[in-house]
Amino acid sequence: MTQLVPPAPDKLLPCSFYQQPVTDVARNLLGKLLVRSHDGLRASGTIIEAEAYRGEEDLACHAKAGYTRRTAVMYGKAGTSYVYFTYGMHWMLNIVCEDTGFPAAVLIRAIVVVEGSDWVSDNRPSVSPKHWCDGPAKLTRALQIDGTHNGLDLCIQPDQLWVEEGIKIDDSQVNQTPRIGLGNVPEPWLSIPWRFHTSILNTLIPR
DNA sequence: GCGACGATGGGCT
DNA sequence: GCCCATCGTCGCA
Repeated sequence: MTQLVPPAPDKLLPCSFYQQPVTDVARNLLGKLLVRSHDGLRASGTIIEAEAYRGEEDLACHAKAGYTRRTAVMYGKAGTSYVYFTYGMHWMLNIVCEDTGFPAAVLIRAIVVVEGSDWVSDNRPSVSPKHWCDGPAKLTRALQIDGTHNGLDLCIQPDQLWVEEGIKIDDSQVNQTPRIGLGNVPEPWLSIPWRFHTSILNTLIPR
């Protein structure tokens, strides 16, 4: 029988964590633990890279197209998952932020695996641990996150996916750069430094 | 280690 | 029909 592994109530991040300016949330997610429950077992990783996407004015944000079937969840409640499909083969995990009705989300770009490395290893065959989760589509593959995980509440009694308190990342360990992979996006959105990452955990990744 | 490039399909104009 | 919030593989150093 499967063993239930709910989030520890005192560690689960509340909705209020996400109902903040999306750039603050992206910064503050560094060091937090992304948890995937699968068959009653936990797999998790510390978030080391995240990007903010904010509003219909942000021409890198999907919400630039306005309210559509795809972007609808971004207009929903803070703490909801936004998982979308791109490049014909990749799933991306975002978390909705700010006030309901205003489209904003944080893209989780990279994690360092903490729990469930056996399962992750199975999900990333013939890939070295260093590259298991060092990209947004890699971590969704590693944690088996796909379109069925779109629109989930990650705060109120989450079932398969949530975020817990983790380690403290000091400001001196946070790098801030333009967002990755934007291509044809005009300024100022192309260069606005809404990507946050830390290399403090790099030494912990086995090769 | 690094740069080039093809794969591949939904969303939107 | 064009555009992607990308990845893995290949060739080369």
